[in-house]
Amino acid sequence: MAKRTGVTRQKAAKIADVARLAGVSVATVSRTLARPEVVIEETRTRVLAAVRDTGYMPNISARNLRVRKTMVVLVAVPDIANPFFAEVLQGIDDTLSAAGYGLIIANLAGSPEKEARYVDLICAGQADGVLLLCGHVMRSPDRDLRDARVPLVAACEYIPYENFPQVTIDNVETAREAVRHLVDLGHTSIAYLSGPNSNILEQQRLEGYRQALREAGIAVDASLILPGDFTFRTGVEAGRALLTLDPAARPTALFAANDEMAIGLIKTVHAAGLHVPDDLSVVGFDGIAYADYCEPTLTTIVQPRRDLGATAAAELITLMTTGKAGLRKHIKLPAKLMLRDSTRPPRKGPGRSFRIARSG
Amino acid sequence: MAKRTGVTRQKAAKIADVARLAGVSVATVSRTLARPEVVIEETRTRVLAAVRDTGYMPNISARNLRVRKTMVVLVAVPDIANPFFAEVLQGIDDTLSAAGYGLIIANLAGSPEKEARYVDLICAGQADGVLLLCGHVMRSPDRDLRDARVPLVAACEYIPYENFPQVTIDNVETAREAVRHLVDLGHTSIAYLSGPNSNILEQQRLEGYRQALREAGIAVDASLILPGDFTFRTGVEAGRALLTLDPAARPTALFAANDEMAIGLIKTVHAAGLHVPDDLSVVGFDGIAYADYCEPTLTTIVQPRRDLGATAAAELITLMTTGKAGLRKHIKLPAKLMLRDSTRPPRKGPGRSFRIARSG
DNA sequence: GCATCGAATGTAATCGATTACATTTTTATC
DNA sequence: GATAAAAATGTAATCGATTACATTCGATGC
Repeated sequence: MAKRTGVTRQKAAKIADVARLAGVSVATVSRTLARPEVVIEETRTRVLAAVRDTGYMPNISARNLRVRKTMVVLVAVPDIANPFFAEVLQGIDDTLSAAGYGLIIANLAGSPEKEARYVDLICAGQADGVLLLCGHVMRSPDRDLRDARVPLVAACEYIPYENFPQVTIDNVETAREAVRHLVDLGHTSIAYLSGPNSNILEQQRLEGYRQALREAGIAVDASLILPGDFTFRTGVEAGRALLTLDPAARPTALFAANDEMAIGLIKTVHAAGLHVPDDLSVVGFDGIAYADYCEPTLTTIVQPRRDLGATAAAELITLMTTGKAGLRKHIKLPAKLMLRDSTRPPRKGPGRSFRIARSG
Repeated sequence: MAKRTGVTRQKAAKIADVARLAGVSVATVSRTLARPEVVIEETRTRVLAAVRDTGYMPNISARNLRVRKTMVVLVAVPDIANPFFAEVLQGIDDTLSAAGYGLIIANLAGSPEKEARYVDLICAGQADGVLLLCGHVMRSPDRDLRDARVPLVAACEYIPYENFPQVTIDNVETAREAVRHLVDLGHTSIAYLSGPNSNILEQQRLEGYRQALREAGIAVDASLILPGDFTFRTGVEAGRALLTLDPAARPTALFAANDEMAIGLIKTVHAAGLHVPDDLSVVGFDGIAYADYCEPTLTTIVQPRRDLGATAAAELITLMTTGKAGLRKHIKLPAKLMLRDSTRPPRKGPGRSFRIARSG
């Protein structure tokens, strides 16, 4: 007797069983299910009854093999535990599953082996389309996703290729708006807490920061650009760096390239007695849920995460079904500045004693 | 001309192309790829060269059809945007993708339609196994997952069926430990901020709370059990409720059924001038990332999220490959109490003036 | 030198659906 | 009522792999 390598399953009904029970051909069963209007009423009821009685469900592998489709989309995510991507995924899931597509989540997790495995999967025709939330086109040692004959759409992070379909926010413009908010409040000494230099989003947000200062006639002071890498930890470090500055030279406001760093920084300066927003206004970027829970609540740029995912998914669907991208290759979605409690006008004058009177 | 419903793809190489190029039969190609040791050296190199030249990758649908496997596992998640599940998913992904399985994420999102769609998908044989992170066995109007002839494993939430393979933490015991920590610090008036009554995890945590009090000889005071539903918002409400109490009757400590509520509560009482931990000690449950960022950092029960996922995935793999579950049907993983800054002994005496001296 | 055996490879059935084409049945038209 | 056209259904090819079984070939033993 052969070695059992799998679970014994009772045999599932196949289309031939249904056909036999209904007294029709397999073609008729298939047609009844796919286009009920082409069979006459009487046949249809007989077939549907047989389907119910047998509990028949079409075998997807067989169908896929025949129609050369899989009805699944692979989504490449840099880090599934990052709540930002989780919300983008929600939007993707809404759109895709409503259109009948399944979702394979490729959690890259910084592992080239995983990435390669998924590239092979895609090249093997296991997915009808790919959504890239990572900032690069996936690769395996011997294959590049672009020659996989599968539609690709990127979201959230820029992919620096000509005419690559993608949907993002306008990072430069939005960062500019964030800094302009601080300028409008009257701040003139505005620091920037950066992301990792190599990151394209970071570069764009920095550019927005620069533009806003330039427009306001404020010189960019390199010593006010603090290094960070998007993590809470580097926010804490930047906070410490800020505290070592001579109070007179200390900026009255700061724009952080993301919320996590902003929150780390606020926590650190608070512990040292520097108050946000009285002594320092802070604007974040992303709009993570926690920005609304922390103390004080964080003024930040809220990215339309769900919408980014949904729009990218919709774009991919048109690409998969028509083969043509929409009119705009690069769709930019609006992000909005959410005003909360971490920003306020600077105190008049240099000293602590000049606190502006306020209620509460 | 027929309407084009899909993208034109250049034809991918199939096994017959490889066979032709290598001058062998398709069987030999298949064997070379599956069990290289059965073909002689010379054939093997010829075939492998042909595979490389053609860029051949086996068509997965065809293979699945033939071997009656899909090599994908479906994971049912109540809410993909919840960071708790995101980390569990990481553990699942690590284990499953290392074993060569793909992952379909079913984001239930409280939608019965979605749930039904996924149940149908599974019943159609689209997955080799299912991991349930939701607290129930999935259903569609006419199908129950248990008659889908597919191995199921649950994780995180209890499924109240006999002998259902699942891996969770011991909620009763762990909640008891959390409350015992407060007791050990000297608290005798300990409140409980609950989850939704119908939730089984909530029931277990409440039971742990009760046990710990009983062991300490403290009577359970129903007025100290505050209603909540696991959201930040109800934490805020519970905080307000606490503030309305007569200071003399106010508990000196509180155990929250999850971190989000604990954080909402702390934020609220802080705003009203009540200090954590000086005036109120707080213990949370779950160990979300933010528990370590907030002010003060939160003493909490840290669930081994990755491990929960990885263990459940491993269990499912044995189930899928051998058809037999491991020895223990219900695996309980240890969760540990993480001591941080939100707990401390109560002040001696009733008044504010009796503050215990402390360093820092 | 011939039978036997085993290794290597080939031939063709098979998985379960879809669908082009063929056939039968119904309806419409004169 | 005959005939054409349209509608409904059936037959069988097809998708691309795996693998049981058949075949070939060379080595070994006597």
